[in-house]
Amino acid sequence: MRQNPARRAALLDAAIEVLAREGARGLTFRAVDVEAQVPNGTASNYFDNRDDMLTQIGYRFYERLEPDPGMLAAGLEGPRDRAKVTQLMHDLVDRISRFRSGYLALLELRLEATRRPELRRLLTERIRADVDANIRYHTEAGLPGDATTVILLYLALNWLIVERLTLPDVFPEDRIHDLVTDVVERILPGPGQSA
Amino acid sequence: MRQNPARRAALLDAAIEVLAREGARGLTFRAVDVEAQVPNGTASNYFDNRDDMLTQIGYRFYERLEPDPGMLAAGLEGPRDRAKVTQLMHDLVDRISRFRSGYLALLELRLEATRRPELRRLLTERIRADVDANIRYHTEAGLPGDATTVILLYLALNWLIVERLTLPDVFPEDRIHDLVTDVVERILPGPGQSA
DNA sequence: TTGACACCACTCTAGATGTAGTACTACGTT
DNA sequence: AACGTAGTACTACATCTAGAGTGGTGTCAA
Repeated sequence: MRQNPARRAALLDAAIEVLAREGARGLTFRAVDVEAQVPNGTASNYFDNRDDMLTQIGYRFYERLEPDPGMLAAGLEGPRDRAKVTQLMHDLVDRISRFRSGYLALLELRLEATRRPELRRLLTERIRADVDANIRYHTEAGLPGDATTVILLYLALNWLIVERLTLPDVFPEDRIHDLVTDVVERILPGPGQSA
Repeated sequence: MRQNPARRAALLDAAIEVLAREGARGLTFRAVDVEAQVPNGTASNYFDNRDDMLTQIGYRFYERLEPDPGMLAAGLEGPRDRAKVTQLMHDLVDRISRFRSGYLALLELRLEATRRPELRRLLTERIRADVDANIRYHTEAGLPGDATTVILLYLALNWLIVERLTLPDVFPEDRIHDLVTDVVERILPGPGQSA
């Protein structure tokens, strides 16, 4: 078990790419070595086994997902109405969709979590924290809607992203934008005044 | 390539179980043979290769998912109000959740579809048909809400099921029921009269 | 000089694939 | 009733692949 944290991070990022591109089946130490352009055996030196690697991928993913402070601040500017939420949700969907490999890797991790208790614990904790943070942010910013609103947005947008990333022709790309708008308009109460 | 359709179906059902339980990595001809309790080499005789098998699993899944005629009829009884939709959605979520292995296998297939054009085509077609059928059923039954409503229900409930099946502790089991209710109440317009 | 790491090479192992060969069953033919 | 044929089931095998893990050597920095 090597210590070099930069190298470990590089390996994990490579692992995320492999996981997204080749699937759980293609995720091997070797493949990670190749993707990270390091000599064979390196990944093997950094991770005890596949289990260990998968868990560390989970950590790494959330490390990379730390929300952009600039973005958070942007959410606090201007009026707190429904249009604002719509814009925030568009930004959110775009940001996640742009990290395609990360999101696909996370889906793979979810499925793996089905069989790996430690991974399951990790993901459960992170996602709960994520949902809670969204709720807190939303309500503290005085945006319209309550905790349930935020959860519903979370549910609908997540699947919308799944659909977009895995079967892009079910909802054609040019309808995605409208769908995000629809989601917000239908889920948020009232015609746009704050709370 | 053998013809016996009963045996082929049994193999595919076994494959669904393996896919859900062991993941894409564990899905091998051998594993399917074992699961189906047939001699080694049988799956190899029935499928050209893994690709072929995965595609056939996709077909088989939708074969098994044919909606229950009794259930469809039940949706047409009684008043067409919001309570009715809530009940239908509860039934839907329960029905899918009960076929846990099938749904998990389908998620695996979605991820595989990322790399397999034929599988992607198949799933796209089936899911589109499924969504369209839901919309048609919903509107023709005179249930409250329009096409967008149905799509939003589809989005939110799908992710709710993902959450339930992969990370059951994010939303504890006893809150799922309330969440389904919330989803319907927030997404459906008005206080419950028909359309 | 020591320790941590990068790099390289090698072996071991496991597991999967696909096929060749045999046996069985059912059906049709004469 | 005997025979032949086709389609399967079953078994065993030969092959192949690739990945895991480790030991050894070189390198750099404290």
